[in-house]
Amino acid sequence: MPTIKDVAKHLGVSVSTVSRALNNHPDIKQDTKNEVLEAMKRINYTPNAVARSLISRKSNTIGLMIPDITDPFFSAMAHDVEEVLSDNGYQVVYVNTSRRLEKEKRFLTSVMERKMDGIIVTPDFLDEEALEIMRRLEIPVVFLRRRPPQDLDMPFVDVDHYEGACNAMDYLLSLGHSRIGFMGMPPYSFTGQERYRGYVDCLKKRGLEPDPSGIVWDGRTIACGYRAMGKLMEDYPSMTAVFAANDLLGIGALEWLAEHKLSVPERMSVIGFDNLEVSDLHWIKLTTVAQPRKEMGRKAAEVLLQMLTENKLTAQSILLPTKLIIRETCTSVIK
Amino acid sequence: MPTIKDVAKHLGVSVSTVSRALNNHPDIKQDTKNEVLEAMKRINYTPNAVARSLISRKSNTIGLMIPDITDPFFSAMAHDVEEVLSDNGYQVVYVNTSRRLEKEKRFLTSVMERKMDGIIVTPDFLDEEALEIMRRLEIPVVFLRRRPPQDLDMPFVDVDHYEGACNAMDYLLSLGHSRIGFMGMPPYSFTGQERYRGYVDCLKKRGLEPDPSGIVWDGRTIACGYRAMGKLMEDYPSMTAVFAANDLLGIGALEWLAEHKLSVPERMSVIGFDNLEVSDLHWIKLTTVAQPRKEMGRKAAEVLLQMLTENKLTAQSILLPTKLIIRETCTSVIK
DNA sequence: CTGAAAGCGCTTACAG
DNA sequence: CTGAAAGCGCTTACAG
Repeated sequence: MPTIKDVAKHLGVSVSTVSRALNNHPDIKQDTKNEVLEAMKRINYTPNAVARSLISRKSNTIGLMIPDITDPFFSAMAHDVEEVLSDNGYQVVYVNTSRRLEKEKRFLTSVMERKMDGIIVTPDFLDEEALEIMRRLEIPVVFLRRRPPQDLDMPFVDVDHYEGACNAMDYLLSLGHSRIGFMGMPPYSFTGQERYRGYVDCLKKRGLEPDPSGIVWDGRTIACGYRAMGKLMEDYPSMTAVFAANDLLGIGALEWLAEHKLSVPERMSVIGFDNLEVSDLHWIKLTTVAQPRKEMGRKAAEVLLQMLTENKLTAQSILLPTKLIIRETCTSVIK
Repeated sequence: MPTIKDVAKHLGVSVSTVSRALNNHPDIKQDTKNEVLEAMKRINYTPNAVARSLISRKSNTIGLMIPDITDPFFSAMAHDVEEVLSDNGYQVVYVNTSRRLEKEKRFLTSVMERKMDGIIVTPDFLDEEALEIMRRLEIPVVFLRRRPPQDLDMPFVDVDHYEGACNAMDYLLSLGHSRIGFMGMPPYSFTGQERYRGYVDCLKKRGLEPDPSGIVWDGRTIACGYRAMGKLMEDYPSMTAVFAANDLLGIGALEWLAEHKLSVPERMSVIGFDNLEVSDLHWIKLTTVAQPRKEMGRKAAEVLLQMLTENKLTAQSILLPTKLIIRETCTSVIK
């Protein structure tokens, strides 16, 4: 691989001159610059970004830490993050944590060592050691779908899960339902907690007390929703509607109901959260709450870019609005 | 940020000694090594991977070029690629090309400049210039779901699309169907071509001539399948079965059939290709051909790793077998 | 086992 | 406008 030195020798100029041509430095004659550029082409010179990084202290790489790229949410966000970042000359290093603390820490360590310029993170388990690394990072950090810990003044970008849950609940309530079940994601899930908070608050706001037998916490998959629906029908048979904390759970519920010949929405209204592609399928048409996934990725990247150009370690957080998507799985309660 | 020099000064030893401690070099007394390691902790020293890369000519970075991370196939592969690579100390830089040549080239250039150690690529449009860069790369390259150009002796990892299509067709044929329609993906799609080849060959093998009015090329989405089904029913009404080149198309077909009250599989058998999660949904139960997606990513990473450790620029390609998944959308033709 | 020195491929004051 | 020199943070022969 030819280096800047080879180019210089080839032309009988100094490396400084070659470097100046490479970097569009003003202090160089147009003619020499052209000659250098041509010589580079001729001998197939490619600048070594590693050497440049060492000196400039800029690696032009951004780290992206997500739980699971296989989750349509994160892949949608990863898509837009990459798009806006690469359009701005950055490359993105991505890591699936698989929701494992060990992997989160490995990522953060790598961020330090590799001198990444900034990161976008969706951590699940940051412990004290991980936080300590984050504090020492000295680069822009934006939290995606997670809140930064109290003592870290870092921005986040997320959807307003609480408000979204309230939209869903208010809709159900407006339809006359009062015995509404809830299917939650695993208890440690931040988004799950927020949606649950919306469920409880909306009920209370109307003077209704959430019935513990109408609440089930399981996983986040279709199979979980299926199981949960069975359990709810057993424990809370008077229920007329169910709020599933995500679409997958809602679809599992729909499946259980279809198999048990309980008509939707006549016998049971079902509302989800996420607006997955599948939810719009002809056979499903799940009423749900949509989140602007791609926009979330885009915004996260933009906030990071802004911090990078303004050379700041903090910025305004963004809470994006959700949108109720009314399809065919909810109806007013039969009087 | 403290450097190796700070550690050395702090301890009154030379930087060589510090470096040796850092790299588990044998030529160092255990005691000094411990002291150095402790000092590093004390002053929060983190090695600078950029500087190390410059000298070692290893960036420990692998590039991953895919068309669209949002496609469940690529996200599944990206997941496993990251998993095996990161377990081996590599970080992965990923790029969505969005099937644009310009982005493919930008990626390749970046690979050169950033001195990546190897790449896994799924290109759609490599032109001469792009190929020229690949030839000069001098690092291991593995093609994922694509074939390398003739003159590049590089390995690929893929599923045997042709064989998969034959499985699907043979199944339909064994069920007694002879008027079988075909829904293809965009004509430039390599995988689409291979599946089409299987469709044609299997028909011919049985002495059947593919009927041009039974073949439609559109896009790769549900909406395309919906449209395609309408067109097929118009142009080739005697058709009793349809082979959709991917599940999304198959699902679109199913949707059209459901809306037009044509029963599946009695009136029309439908078979897909891909085995997406949705295809197993209670309402869909699409018979299809499964591809081992995650395994594909894993294998691609393993082949790359092998080339890296053996220091070779080529390796054995891998063609993974598909599997026919029989569900509920195909039946034998009514005599 | 330890240290001084050269060098990886660049950039950037500093002189001229 | 151009070049010589120092230096980014490391590693690695080479001496001792």
